[in-house]
Amino acid sequence: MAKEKKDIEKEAAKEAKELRAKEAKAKKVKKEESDDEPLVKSKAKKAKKEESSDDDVPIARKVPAKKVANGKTPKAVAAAKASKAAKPLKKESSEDADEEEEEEYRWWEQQKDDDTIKWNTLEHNGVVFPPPYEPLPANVKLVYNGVPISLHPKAEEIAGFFGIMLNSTLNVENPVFQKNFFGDFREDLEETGGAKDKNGKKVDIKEFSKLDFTQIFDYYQAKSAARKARPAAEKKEDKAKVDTEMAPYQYCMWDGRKEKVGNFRVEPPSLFRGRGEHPKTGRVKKRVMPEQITINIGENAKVPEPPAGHQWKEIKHDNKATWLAMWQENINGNYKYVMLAATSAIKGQSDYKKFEKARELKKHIDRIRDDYQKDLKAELMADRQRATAVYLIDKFALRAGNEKDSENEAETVGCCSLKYEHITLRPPNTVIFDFLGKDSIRFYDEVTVDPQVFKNLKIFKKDPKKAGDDIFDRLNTTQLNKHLASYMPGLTAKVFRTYNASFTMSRLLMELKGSNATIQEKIKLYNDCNRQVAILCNHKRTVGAGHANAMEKMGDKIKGLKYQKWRLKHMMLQLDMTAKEKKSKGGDYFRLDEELDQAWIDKHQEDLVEEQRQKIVKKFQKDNEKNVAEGVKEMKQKELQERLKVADELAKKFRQENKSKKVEPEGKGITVEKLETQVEKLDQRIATMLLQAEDREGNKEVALGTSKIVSRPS
DNA sequence: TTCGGCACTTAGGACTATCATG
DNA sequence: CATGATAGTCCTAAGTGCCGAA
Repeated sequence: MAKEKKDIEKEAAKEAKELRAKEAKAKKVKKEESDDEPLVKSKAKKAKKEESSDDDVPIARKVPAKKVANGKTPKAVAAAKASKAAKPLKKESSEDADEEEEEEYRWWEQQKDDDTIKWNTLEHNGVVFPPPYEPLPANVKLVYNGVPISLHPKAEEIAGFFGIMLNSTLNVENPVFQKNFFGDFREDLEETGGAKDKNGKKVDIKEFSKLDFTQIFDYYQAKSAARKARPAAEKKEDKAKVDTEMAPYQYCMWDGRKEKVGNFRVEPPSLFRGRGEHPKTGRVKKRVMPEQITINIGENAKVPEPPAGHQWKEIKHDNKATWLAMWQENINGNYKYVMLAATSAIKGQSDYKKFEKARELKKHIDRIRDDYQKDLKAELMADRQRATAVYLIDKFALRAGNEKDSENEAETVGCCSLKYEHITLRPPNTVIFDFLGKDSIRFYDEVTVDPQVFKNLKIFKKDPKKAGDDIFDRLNTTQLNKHLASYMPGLTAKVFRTYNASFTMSRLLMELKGSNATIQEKIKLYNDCNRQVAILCNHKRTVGAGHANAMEKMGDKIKGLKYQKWRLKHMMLQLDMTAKEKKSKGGDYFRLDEELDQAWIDKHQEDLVEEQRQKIVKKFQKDNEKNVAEGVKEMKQKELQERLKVADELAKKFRQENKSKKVEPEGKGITVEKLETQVEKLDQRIATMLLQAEDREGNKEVALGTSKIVSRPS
């Protein structure tokens, strides 16, 4: 992995270099993007990107740029629609009626002269609260020091939060998470009368490590399994019911248009899953009451009813805001908003604006780059730091780096908040970044920089400075953005990320060839571009514990196929094969792959036998269930034993093979030719699996997910 | 100039539906 | 036809950046 990563980094660096060279004029933006907005957002976006590149070419023609953009965009949207339509043909007609009006609103063509007013009328039905807590059945208990205990439902609910996530080892095994959880749990225990054993005797819960949540975990697991196992018809029915119940909340009326609402559900109580070394991770996130929720709605609209016996905190009619409801969460005091979905006009417009801004940057980027190049030598330390920071943001797609409250948040940084220890200087001009960025994702990169930048960083790290000190001690994001805004209204640090990502995506797409590729291949190519941008933007995911496991499993599968291949070949030997034929295959043909040794084979054979056994048992149970359902008599255990003999046979066969080193041909009418075909098929499967394994390994730490918001409601 | 309040975007991971395939 | 892999959705944490008051 480390290696993998380096490769990625190298590639990114290389990419950057190429870019630089290519675009002499636009000097470089490079990286980033991906994240930002992601790639995702869609085809419309993609199209936009392409566009921007076209009109990039004639940078000069700025005057009509706006028009062009507006003219093109709808095209892009139409294209997106068309491509969508291509797949799910069926729906189209039925949906149309419904969608027509929405389609009619061409938000991308609406230029608002005053975009501080977000709406004139707004109607909606408020939020959906999570269901109340359902106490555990009497036989499911939290166990303390071996003793099953009873809790007040309130405390039990909290225990349940922990129990239900027992398989999330990342959290559950984190000592801070445990400590925070335990602290809150104990507090609640105290308030609710503590824990009692089955005789009603009080049990003092003193040590986290003595708590055993497995009963709770198993209970919830079983519950979810049962849910999953519902018959298809029932599932469908349940879904229809939920859909009907949710329907009123799904949409709102925004200036008289029907618009989709995003997160209309109030966040349920749970344990706070702060990322990285968040000091508060594991604390109890409390149930949100109506009394905490502010509703924002049109003055003349009907205010949604709060749940019986409750009140809203406040009703607002703020048409300068886009949110429909809002509350503050109890752990960090963060604001939570209910807003429209990404497919809504308001979000689309703002997205559009963002990309327009990035396109606008193109017109100024040369001047900005010239300036910071000069300012790298500025007399004034503040100016020099600022120029250096802009350089880093531009070249390496760093985020702005606002200040954080180190007491209450994970310690992560961006450009302006880089600390002494996050940068290592290696003469003559290599800089090694190593820090945790947003979401505590590690940013590691070794890059070569402009000699003056190297010099500057050295100065910024000079003497009295030590680990823990800011590199840019004369700079913060506000100053930086103020400076950037002097080039172009609205220009801020984050625009560079959008710009670089879009620029890169656009270039990669233009470089694609393969007009004769199949749709699938095209998708793959598109995804490849997407991935490159993600890499550039340091869009990573943490390699899950499951990964190594999955890889091993794949490896095992491949070995299994190889073993089967070997068996097939040896079956040939048992058939009539002329000496000549044998010889023409060569001795190697029949040799066992060196990855397979006897120990592995023994184990593998055992696994195969066991697998078969399981299958038989399962089938037996299923058949019996069916019998019961149909009122037929159940089969006896004896029948099962009978059926299991097949597995015993297999084991026996393997034993014999091991001893005699010969493999009896399987299947009637088997011939050498048929075996050869089978071998070929296996070879193919092995090849695809190897490819898949490679792909998986290569992708393990690249996050592509952010990318696909589809551009249309359904 | 700093600080907290606020609104909005960006992002990874859990969860679910769908697809491939053996 | 089940089963596991993959794609897509949901959820919500963690950023950015603006504003006004102290």
